[in-house]
Amino acid sequence: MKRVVLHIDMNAFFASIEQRSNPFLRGRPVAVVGAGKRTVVTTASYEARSFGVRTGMNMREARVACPHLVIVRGDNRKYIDASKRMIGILKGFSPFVEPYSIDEAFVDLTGVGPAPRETALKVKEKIREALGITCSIGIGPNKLVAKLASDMQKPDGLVVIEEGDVKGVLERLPVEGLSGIGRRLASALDSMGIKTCGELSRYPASLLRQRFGITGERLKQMAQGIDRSPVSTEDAEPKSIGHSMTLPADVHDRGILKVYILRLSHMASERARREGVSGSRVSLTIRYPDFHTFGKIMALPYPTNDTHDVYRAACTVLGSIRLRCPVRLVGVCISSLARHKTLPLFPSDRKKADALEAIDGLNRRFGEDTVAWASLKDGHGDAGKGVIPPSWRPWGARSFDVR
DNA sequence: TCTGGGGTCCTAGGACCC
DNA sequence: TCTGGGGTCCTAGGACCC
Repeated sequence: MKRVVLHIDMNAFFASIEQRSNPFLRGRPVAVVGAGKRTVVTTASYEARSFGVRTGMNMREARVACPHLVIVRGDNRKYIDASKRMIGILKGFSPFVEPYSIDEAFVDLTGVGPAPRETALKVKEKIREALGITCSIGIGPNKLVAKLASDMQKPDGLVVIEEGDVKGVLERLPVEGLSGIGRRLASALDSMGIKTCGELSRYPASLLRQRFGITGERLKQMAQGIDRSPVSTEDAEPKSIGHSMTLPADVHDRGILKVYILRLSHMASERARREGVSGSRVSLTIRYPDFHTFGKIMALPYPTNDTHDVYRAACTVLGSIRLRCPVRLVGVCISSLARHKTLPLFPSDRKKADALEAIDGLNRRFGEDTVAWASLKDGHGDAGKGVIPPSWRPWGARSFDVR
């Protein structure tokens, strides 16, 4: 049967949501930015884009491009909520929905209902009604082509690429127009005299294979518009869970670094516990002011999702690194995850696990950080002690916004 | 007031085992 | 004296995506 795949891409998602929920922002150039001091533009509204504001710009660049830019600090919960509603709407059209990112999804319409274009129009209408924002939809014989199609008309687009038109569309498309070919691959291909997908599709497979290995074969297929990957409805098991943060200022002091590492360990392991997974590797990422970034991994003797275990491992890794200068960013990641839920061997461990579960429960109910490790609150002073027993604070704590 | 944060996948060398 | 080869795990790093 002829495959029909939709790709839905929300337009300027975060910025649109903000404009939707705050009338003042409508029609104005808006940039949604991250929380930290040293942040960048996460999403620019179309008004802002017309001034040249782009994702990834720092605040200075963005303001130079557009002096009357309205800057909004992002609120992830709002976006996650909207994303869930979007997925819910899509599931009303087909059981085969694959969330691809917070603002994108694939829908397999093969054998489902009538003309795909009409279905797509209905999807757009429903999303506009429910969320008050627009999206671009691409339709193609597979995910690769559908994604390409959704990219061709923004905002509020609808592009159908029929099987028979795929070759024609790809012939002149620059290779980097395909999802999966980034800057590096594009420039490597360019150095081989390949600029368009048409050229890539005719290039000898053996030479591509020689140059790029397994990726080379995939490249040729992509350039021909071939993609057999299924629209996957299964929630993929996470492979890693981690957090990183650019520090407000560069830090050389290991004690201060450890306070951040504790916070990041807590965030990552809390999520792992919520997911019901444990990891047997912990990695630490360091970025220097010159942006040189590297990581070090440590294998653990057993899988864990215990904050203290993760923190200790991350500190051990830190101990093995000779810092050549202050640190700009630090990250903690738990990987080699398994659902495998082992019962703690010793009663004392069981108590600790129970306590962690109770803390997580309270935090979920009353807001993040209702109960947290004391040294997270102490500013930078007392990091050396490691984890201090959880300290109670009334659930109203969040409204003080201690952070 | 220079450059965020969350991921996945692939490669490649060395250790280690049989 | 000669000097093999397959397989897996571990770690580091980079490309790419949103």
